[in-house]
Amino acid sequence: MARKTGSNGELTAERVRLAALRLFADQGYAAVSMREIASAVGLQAGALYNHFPNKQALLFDLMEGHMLDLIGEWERESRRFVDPVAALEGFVRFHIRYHLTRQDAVFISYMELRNLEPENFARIEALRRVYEGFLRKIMSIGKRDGAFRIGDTPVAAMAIIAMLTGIGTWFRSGGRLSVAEVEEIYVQMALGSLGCGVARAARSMLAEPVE
Amino acid sequence: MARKTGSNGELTAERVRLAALRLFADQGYAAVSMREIASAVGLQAGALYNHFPNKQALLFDLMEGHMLDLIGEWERESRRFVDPVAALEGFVRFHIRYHLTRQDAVFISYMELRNLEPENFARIEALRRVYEGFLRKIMSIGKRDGAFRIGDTPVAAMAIIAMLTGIGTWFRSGGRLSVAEVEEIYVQMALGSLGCGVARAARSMLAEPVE
Amino acid sequence: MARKTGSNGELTAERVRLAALRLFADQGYAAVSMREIASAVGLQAGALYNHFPNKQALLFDLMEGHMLDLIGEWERESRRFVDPVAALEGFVRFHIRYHLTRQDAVFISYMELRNLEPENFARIEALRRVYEGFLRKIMSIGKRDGAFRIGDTPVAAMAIIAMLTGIGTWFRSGGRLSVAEVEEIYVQMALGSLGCGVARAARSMLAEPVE
Amino acid sequence: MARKTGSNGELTAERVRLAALRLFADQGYAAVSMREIASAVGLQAGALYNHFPNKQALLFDLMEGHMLDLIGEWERESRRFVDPVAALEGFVRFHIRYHLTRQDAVFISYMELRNLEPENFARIEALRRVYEGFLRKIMSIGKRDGAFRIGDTPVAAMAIIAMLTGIGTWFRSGGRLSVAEVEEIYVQMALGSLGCGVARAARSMLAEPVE
DNA sequence: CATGAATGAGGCTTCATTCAT
DNA sequence: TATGAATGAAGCCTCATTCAT
Repeated sequence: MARKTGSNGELTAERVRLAALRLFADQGYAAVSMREIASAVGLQAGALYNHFPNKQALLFDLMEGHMLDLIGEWERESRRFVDPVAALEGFVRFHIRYHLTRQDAVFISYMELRNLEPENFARIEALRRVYEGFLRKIMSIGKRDGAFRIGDTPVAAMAIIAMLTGIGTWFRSGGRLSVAEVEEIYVQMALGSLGCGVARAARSMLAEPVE
Repeated sequence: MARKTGSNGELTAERVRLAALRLFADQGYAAVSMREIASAVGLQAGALYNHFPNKQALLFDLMEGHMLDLIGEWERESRRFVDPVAALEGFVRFHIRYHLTRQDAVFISYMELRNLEPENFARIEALRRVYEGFLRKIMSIGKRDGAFRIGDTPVAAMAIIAMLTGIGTWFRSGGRLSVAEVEEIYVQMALGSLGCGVARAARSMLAEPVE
Repeated sequence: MARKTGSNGELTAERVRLAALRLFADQGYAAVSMREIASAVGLQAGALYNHFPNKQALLFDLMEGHMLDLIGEWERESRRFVDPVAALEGFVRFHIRYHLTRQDAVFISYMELRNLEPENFARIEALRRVYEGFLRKIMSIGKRDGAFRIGDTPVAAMAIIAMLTGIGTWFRSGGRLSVAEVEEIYVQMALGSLGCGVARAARSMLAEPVE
Repeated sequence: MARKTGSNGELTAERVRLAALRLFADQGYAAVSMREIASAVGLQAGALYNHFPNKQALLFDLMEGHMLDLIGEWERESRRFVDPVAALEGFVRFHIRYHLTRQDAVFISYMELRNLEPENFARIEALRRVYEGFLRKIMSIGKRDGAFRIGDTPVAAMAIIAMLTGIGTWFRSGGRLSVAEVEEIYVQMALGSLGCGVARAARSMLAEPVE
């Protein structure tokens, strides 16, 4: 009983986050009303303001949470890789897996950027740059080592991320391809786009779980 | 002179389209009011309804116009290519050039899909599939001819289009890279992603105006 | 050719009247737009203003026209009657017949009174009082002659007119009863309500075409 | 005390009903704006939507409430009557009294029928038929008993109701006649219209709670 | 923490009317 | 006379947010 109130508070906040995530992803931030979010959680609109100061803060909370999770997860995952080719492959697989299991959050993070107020926008952009930096780092090391042939590293990094993130547009789990198959295809394409042909790619695939 | 009035009508409609395009791209369909659009053209909101039956129709008009133009342009452009490698390169260059000169329309066409009513959505989606079909066709011919190594043609086509379209996210004319430089980078990456290495790519570049 | 223009003018005005009559009766004055009226006649809204200075004037034109016709018709018809009982019967039959053949105009004349501007309202009310005066006159003569037993002549006149006019609420031509049958019923009721029983009524019916 | 809030809600709804009733009766449903209604209650327009989902629902609420009250009242009142002549007289008196004390609701119920959406219209019409059925029942019993001479019962019922309801058109309390006097006049006329002459009428008048 | 009622702003759309052509 | 474009006002409704309870 003692902790019930406080406990319920964060629990409710989390349910609000989930409902908002789904609704924003489905209809867009601007098209979703606080009433809709509240009713999806079984509340009246006013009650939302006990958990989030306003609608914008709710959006920012979702986007920031997503970026922080994403960065944190990759930081943990990335420790496994030493070789840049393996790391790039690992990044591709990670990005695909992570994004396909959080399509709503990903979608929002790309679509609703413009609905962020300037300061919030800057903070999310900074996080995004951090994440993209991971890929750039891998690529520039691989380029230095002669593993990749890259015209312009920042551009190529954007190209690969766009390519990967675009999967969310069409992928439906239970569809023609499994996540694993999609990973295979994109690993090959990403490496190929960096001039890292079959032979090397194949080798690295075998090598991957190394170390 | 006889058609002065009618002429003014279409002229105004066109100015409305331009203003709406810019505003929708900047702030999003949902965030732009008819009043804003009207005032950008120097009209009262009500006057817009002499040219478009409602806000949705205006959005659809923009998106359909864009897709039809895009398809029409590529149909004209594509006649120049016979070899699939050259055609793919041509497609990449065309897509980049076309999209970078119409960033607003492109942006809207990707971002505002969900604000289309179901029937309008279906029509735009059909047009999009037509356009993507052009790339798929090139790729499957190249694959058949042994020029490309492709895991899954539809997926790879989506991957390349996502990669290319993503350019709009970061490219700013007058920035560090020219359109031509961007084209070079992406041609290389796209071909690479299809297992079509430098050598072949280089050759095909030289060969291009052929046939 | 010479008279085409002028002639067309009044012809168009008449078509506008007809369309407006029908639309006002169906949907109510406030719910009908000038555009609707115009389009029912195959014109643009602006063109209506060549024929009527504004919407209110169009309504007034219809109502005044109806009242003037009604009064004029009864003035012609009433010349046939001398005996007040016969006259009352004649009035009942006339009112029913006239109102059932102009249901739209009648309906408007009762329903749209409140949409008249004060001055127009006063003019229509004056005409209405003229018409009701015809009935009151008949009734007071009949009362004086001992043919009718009437508590309060003005009130009884309103009662009978309300009773008769109410027919428009439910009568549909082609329905269970013919106009003639309805007339019979109401003649009997109206006379009855004035204490003028069957016997007398029957006699007067036979007598009617009498001068 | 616990329900203070809820209580305020229904209280406000009732004040809205009253204001709307008066405004609709005065100017017509189509001519009254939600803002006007709100301001008559000292609210902003938006607040009305906490109590009624839309303008149409407000109209329907008023009309349905009126019909249900009317039916309920007559059901209670009608228990007093056994004899059809007395019942008819009772109905006339009841209808007049009830309608003259709720002129606004009555007026709306007749004038705004056409502003009801089809489904709402059907429900009000059904209630109206129930009420008219009461009179038809009285009349057909009286006809069977030989107390009334009636050409066509449904038509005669409509005629009497139209006659009675028309009173609202001209009656103003404080005018030349009192409600009681009006009742007297219409009882006589209604009975007369059913061939139930003075003698009988007089008798029943005496019998009733007269004098 | 949650509710229900309210605010004030604003959104899309329609309308009667005007006027140059 | 008729059109097509425009105005300016207004209408219904929704919304984010606040606050007393």
